[in-house]
Amino acid sequence: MVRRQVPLSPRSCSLALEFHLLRRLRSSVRDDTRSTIRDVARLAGVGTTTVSRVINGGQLVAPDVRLRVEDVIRQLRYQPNLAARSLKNERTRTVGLIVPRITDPFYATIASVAQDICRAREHILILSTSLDMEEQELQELRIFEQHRVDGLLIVPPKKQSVAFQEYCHQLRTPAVAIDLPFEQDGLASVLTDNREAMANATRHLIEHGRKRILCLVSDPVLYTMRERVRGYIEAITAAALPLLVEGEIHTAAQAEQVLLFALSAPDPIDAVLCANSTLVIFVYEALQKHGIRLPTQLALIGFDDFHLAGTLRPAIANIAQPAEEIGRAATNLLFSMMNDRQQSPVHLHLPSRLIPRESCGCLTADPISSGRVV
Amino acid sequence: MVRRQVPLSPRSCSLALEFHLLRRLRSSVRDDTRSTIRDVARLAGVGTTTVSRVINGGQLVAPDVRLRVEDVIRQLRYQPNLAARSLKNERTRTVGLIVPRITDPFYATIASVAQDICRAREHILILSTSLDMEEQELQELRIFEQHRVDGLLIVPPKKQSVAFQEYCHQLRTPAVAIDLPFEQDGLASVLTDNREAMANATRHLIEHGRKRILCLVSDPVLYTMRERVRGYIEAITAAALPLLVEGEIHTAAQAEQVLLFALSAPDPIDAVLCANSTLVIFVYEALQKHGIRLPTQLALIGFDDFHLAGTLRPAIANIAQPAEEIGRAATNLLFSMMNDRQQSPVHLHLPSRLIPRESCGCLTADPISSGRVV
DNA sequence: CTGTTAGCGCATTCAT
DNA sequence: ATGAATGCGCTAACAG
Repeated sequence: MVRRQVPLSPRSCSLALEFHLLRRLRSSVRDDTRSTIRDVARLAGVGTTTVSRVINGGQLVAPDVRLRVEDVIRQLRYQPNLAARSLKNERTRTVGLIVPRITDPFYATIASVAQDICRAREHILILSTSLDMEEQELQELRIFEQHRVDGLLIVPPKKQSVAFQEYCHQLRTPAVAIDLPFEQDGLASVLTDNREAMANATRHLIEHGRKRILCLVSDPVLYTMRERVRGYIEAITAAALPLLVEGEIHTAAQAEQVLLFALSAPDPIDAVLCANSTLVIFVYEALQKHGIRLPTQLALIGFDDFHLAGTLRPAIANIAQPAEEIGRAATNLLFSMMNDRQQSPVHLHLPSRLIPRESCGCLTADPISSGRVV
Repeated sequence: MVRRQVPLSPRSCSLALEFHLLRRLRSSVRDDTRSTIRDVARLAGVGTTTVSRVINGGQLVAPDVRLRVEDVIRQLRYQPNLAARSLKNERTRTVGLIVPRITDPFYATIASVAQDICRAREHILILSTSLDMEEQELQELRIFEQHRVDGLLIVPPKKQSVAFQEYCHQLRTPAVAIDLPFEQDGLASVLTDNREAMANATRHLIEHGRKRILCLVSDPVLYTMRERVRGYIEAITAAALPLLVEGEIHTAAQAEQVLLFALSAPDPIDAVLCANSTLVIFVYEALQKHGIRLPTQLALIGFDDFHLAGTLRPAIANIAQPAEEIGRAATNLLFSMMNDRQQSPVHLHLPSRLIPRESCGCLTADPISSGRVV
């Protein structure tokens, strides 16, 4: 069944023989080496092109030949070597993702969605984490470039140096920034509309009749935090209420102190808005500790919903970021950029959703667990 | 500075010229193409071998030449193409990870640790999710093989068909199973010691004087669940107490019903042990709803610690799986297997840790948030 | 319809 | 110390 090839010259003859021998040796002595397209071709008595055609859709191949080749492929458990294919195609079918931490549910959700879309498009997802350190992020970017990933999904570091921005700017790979923009840059991005989300939450509290609303922030320098505070200020100003912002709250003790002070003032606060989920837990624990009742004495809303926020009693109202939508939009955008390299950078701002629960004054019984299945 | 190469034959001459022209064209018309080792060589006036040497450690190269080459590399922003390197080396410096869901904190932690170790060893981590479906897992495995990953870290599907086991068995890539073993197989694995963990928790309740301890399970068929129940039975039997196991609890309603029944029996239970974290939340909510006091009326311990377990009042005692240790052990084991392909399969059972909190009868005040920083 | 062949970018022998 | 030549596995011209 194997057609003999007529050697064209002594040289190619000896080479072919050597090669043949080597292969035979390999496959008999150890099964460590994988079979190649040539092994398949030889065993099926066809040329490599034909095998290649069979692998890639099987058009233009006689049905009987195709069957024979497919048979050999199964026999040999032949798997095409994607590295070789990449080398030829200049496409690796690979997407790189950089997040600060994969253990953060927000980023995990994004990674999950990204992976789903990649799979559907027959790409693989390379995961890496930066711990929000610019240096590490740069290094990962370099490695991704060496791997020639076809696209990049990255959460930029919270503080971006000029060097970093320059590096991103001259990136040859299509890239989409997630959660934070590339500062002052023409690179695509998909973000939560932090400002609008916070303004909404503020208005919600105002509608509940709250007049003195305290806004608690960890690091006011960060882009996300700045935006959130902007939203708060916007809504408060529009309602002609007093601005009460407290920044640089990093520990439970600080939160507790600020809270007690603001509550014992001659004109005490009647609501608290936290710019992230750690803060809201600090506040919640402090209130619990001092027996301050939610929502009668104080209303409370946090940023970033978390598991069990609805299980706690009283349940905590939160602004839920649209993590899935962000992941989906970013990944789809990335693929469209990969297909059309010239398109101008898109910037998406996706809306958040306020989840009212007991703590904000909405007396929604929160039947979180009913219907859930293990 | 560029040394002329003397063409050896008309043929190679025309080829070299063509090539040269092509390159020139590319780099002038569009900067889409990346520079190769040959561009660097030409610009530095050296051979590709020398460049290659400079890239890989720079030994055996004259210092001045090295500097010159390094300079050109920077100028051109040359990045070695790892696909090409893989083709030559037969190693991709790539590790594949398959987990059911990356949004599960347990798996996210494992992924995080795995990624750290990979980075340290100059490998990249390819992430994929199986949703615990065998078919999907098989497909991912096939893709990983095509990418020629150097090693595989996988959480096998909960139910493994014979076909799946065979496939894994003949895998040419070193692989470590996480969380679940490959059934009846010689493949390496790193697992929580579920049996021991559950036995410990049971003994803990017994030491607290509990006599009628109910064990709640979701799907008793699954390996992990079986092991946990075994641990419970072991400890209960050793103490000559009554075995009270209830399986197939999948919803909050079922949990509630079972609980109320067991509490209103003539000989009511005085403790509940849940075989997973969803169950413990079901139970917790049911108890809350019916005003049953923890831990006076009933003691409660769950399996798998979760964020906020210590923040709830009363705080929930849990068995904490050593997720980080599992990830670390599995990844390190994998790398050692990658370096020594012949070593016989290792099976590691890592101990869990019981985190006593109010719900089990230990009146530990749980200062979870003190000292934490945003 | 099918086979031959030339690279893709790199590391590596083997000369020098 | 350095370079020319070769081939890793695959795809795509280009012939037949």
